[in-house]
Amino acid sequence: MSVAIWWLRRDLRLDDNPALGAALNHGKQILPVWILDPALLDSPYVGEKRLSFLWAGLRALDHDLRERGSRLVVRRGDPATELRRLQTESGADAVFAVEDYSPYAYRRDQRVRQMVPLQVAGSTAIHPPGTITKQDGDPYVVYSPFMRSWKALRPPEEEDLLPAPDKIETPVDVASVEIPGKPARPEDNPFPAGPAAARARLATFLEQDIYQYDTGRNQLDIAGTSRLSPYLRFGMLSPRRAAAATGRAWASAADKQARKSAETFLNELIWRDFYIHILAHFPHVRSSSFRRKYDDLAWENNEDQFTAWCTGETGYPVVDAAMRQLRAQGWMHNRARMIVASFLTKDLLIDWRWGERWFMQHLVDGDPAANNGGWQWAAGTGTDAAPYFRIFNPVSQGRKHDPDGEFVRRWLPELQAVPNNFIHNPWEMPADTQAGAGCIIGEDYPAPIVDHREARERTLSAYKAVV
DNA sequence: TTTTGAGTTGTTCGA
DNA sequence: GTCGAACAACTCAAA
Repeated sequence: MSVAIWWLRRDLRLDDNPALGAALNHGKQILPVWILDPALLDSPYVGEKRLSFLWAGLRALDHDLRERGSRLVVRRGDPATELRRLQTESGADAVFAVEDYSPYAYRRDQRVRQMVPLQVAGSTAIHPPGTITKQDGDPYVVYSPFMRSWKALRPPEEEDLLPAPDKIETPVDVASVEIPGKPARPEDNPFPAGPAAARARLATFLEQDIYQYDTGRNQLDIAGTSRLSPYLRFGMLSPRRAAAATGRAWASAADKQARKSAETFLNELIWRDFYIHILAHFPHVRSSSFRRKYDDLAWENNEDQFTAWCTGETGYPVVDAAMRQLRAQGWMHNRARMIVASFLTKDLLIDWRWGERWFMQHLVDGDPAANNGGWQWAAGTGTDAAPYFRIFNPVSQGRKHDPDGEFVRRWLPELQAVPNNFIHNPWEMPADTQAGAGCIIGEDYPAPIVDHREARERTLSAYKAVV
């Protein structure tokens, strides 16, 4: 009787799982395995919120497996060594996994291949790296032509998706350790983990928000974004399912505006693929600027200002509200990510890598490819980056995307009674208005740590100096 | 090889 | 208040 190991990494689901599908085709029995890899768990790019989401996701998956007569085997140690042991213990003759492309994942899988017969099946991307290239075979480094090329391929449709198997037969006598962490109370977590929760979130998004996404996604004060990123991060949702569902929404959109919104959301999924491809083809972006000349940029890197940014005490309400939400919930609105990233790199002139690391430590959805791409875009150091003179003004961004200050007040209670016309620039309140609002600048809420106009000029010179 | 058109998300200034 | 231009040149992708 042949046994196949299904090694889970970023594909925590039973439906539309190409590695599970390949394992089922290969073997009569399947051994689903998660390996607690110390090299990842001890990384400075990992944070507690993402880990507890992962543990909850593993519990949910184990539950789904048990309903089908199987279970999740969890081991701790070096993946190559553990897989070799598991192979001996179970008599498996093949290991299947969904391909993953970060530089670490690539090196790890190379080592694993020397120990066990590892076969990759499917991808964390909708269209995997290598499938979308320029006519000369080189990878794209500009989004728009990449996107056009992506759309020229046949998109995944719901009929293409693999169904979850009804039964999975699993060898009984293989040792497992406990899934770490405690079962979280649902009210503690803004993102309930697991494939069922992921599918529910997708269904909710498809009911309405996707048809208003074009405008709704930019409003900080409403929940207009998909909030699917944590699920896509761990593969609790199949990215192909997300794309297929978006295609269906596009086809059934009621009007032009709704169709445009579905299209805009599809573009976000394509951005996700784009940055997966960039990291796979240009692994140096993990530690350097995509455009090397920006490694010479004269960052200020003031540690006190970095701390103020991290803790949400810069004196710019929209920045501080977003940073406090990040620490509290492990999530931030996409628009807010751009605002705080622009502020860190362009107003404080702090190295984008510091921000990238902080995001990875706190985001539930923290993903090496997307996070790196987003930071390099904001810093102007990346592929297809924002021009360096595009510097967000935190006051006008606040007014535009949080006009009534609802988002700001939710996270900065000290600004509760500040009138709307000062909610994004409270330091300009006259003394009696400050007293009336119970918000003395410099006491109840910090004065701005930099003057935006001066900071902007300083940054323009620093970027111009890079040749 | 050369040429051409284009390039996510913004801000500021002056008419 | 609104509008268009400037911001800066460079690189990419394809014809």
